[in-house]
Amino acid sequence: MATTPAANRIAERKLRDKQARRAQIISAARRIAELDGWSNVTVRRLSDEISYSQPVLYAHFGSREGILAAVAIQGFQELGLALEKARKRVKRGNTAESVAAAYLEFAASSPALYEVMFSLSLSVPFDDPATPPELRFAFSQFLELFPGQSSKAEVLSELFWASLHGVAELTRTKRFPPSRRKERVRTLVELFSFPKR
Amino acid sequence: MATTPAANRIAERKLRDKQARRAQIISAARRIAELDGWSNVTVRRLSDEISYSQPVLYAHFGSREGILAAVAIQGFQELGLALEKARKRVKRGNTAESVAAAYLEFAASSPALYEVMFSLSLSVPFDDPATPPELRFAFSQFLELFPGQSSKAEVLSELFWASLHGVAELTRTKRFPPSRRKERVRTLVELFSFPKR
DNA sequence: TATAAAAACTAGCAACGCTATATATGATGT
DNA sequence: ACATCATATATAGCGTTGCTAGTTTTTATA
Repeated sequence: MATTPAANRIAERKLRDKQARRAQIISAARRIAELDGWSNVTVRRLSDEISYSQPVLYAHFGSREGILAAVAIQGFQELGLALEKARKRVKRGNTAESVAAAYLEFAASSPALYEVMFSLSLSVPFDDPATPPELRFAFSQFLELFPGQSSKAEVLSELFWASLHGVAELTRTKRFPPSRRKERVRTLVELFSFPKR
Repeated sequence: MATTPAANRIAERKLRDKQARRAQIISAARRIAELDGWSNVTVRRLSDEISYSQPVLYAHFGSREGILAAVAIQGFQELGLALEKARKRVKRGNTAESVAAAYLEFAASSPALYEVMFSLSLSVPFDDPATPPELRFAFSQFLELFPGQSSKAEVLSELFWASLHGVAELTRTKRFPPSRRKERVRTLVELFSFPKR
């Protein structure tokens, strides 16, 4: 029995509904996390927010961690886009500085989002066949900063990322005073600009 | 009524017992965390391990988070000592390289300990009157690497710490392939050695 | 309109952090 | 040596969590 046109339209509508609800859940999780922290992102509270019962969430994501992983991947996508934008329309001549500023701005403006992106190593792997493309894309923005595909370039990309991640994380967890923020970024970029000269 | 000698000895013994149990709890928490992860460090399991009921743990630490904070502070103490040792007896001439290697070795050999040290920003503050001395001591080891008390030195210390933290964290969460480990450290140290020349 | 399938809900389990209350232990004064 | 009182420890239970088995409702199809 061939699928009728009507059946197709119905299936499409169901898919749309499903994706819309999925987006709703992710959005609610992000909102609650930024407002009250990830410990308050409970399955019950999410099911309240979207006005569905708990099992619906499990049908979508399998587990609470699955929801966090989806948020994390969305975060990597947005980070990648922000970095690409910063790299392409460069202000003040220095590409690395523009990217660095964009990275730290992203981490500072969505601390809970940034937090979850780096606290789920198991369900969001890297350097692995199962690495989501969003993560590859984000990291590729760092690779673009260091021309040439030598292993030196890869190492520099990794170190630049690591430095920014360290600054972001130590700032988020209140280990760094906000006062020296600008000088920190400037000095960091200087350090990494040296080998290119 | 003056405290008798006997009463003193008794009080001392009680204090010793209390501290011993405190150490037992911390030790058990570390062991379970490294073995099965922090989510398996439950108050019930800890109370089983030390053969006391749950309320005893609350008498010591107030909350589960209090236990984690105690472990974190112990971790900072050990990290500080390891860095000091690496700085004082320098191998192969480069102090920064020795300290960097020691830092990453610490993070790699006790991943759960390292994890908890940086996941409790609220209960273990920094840059604050209530900052535990263990944290100040650990960070002071980085300050020693960059002579002079200019703000430039402070910024370089912060950045060196941040870079190492980033590398440690991205390695721990499987974001960096272990293959380029040595080259990563060497390049990082080179970057930070430049301004001193 | 009857039937099958898909979707959603109700209700409950085990485990968690934490605490009010009760019991046992041990030091003190006569 | 014994009664007293404080301290230390245990029992039992509350509210909440992630998750799921079983049931009911809704929706599409014949």
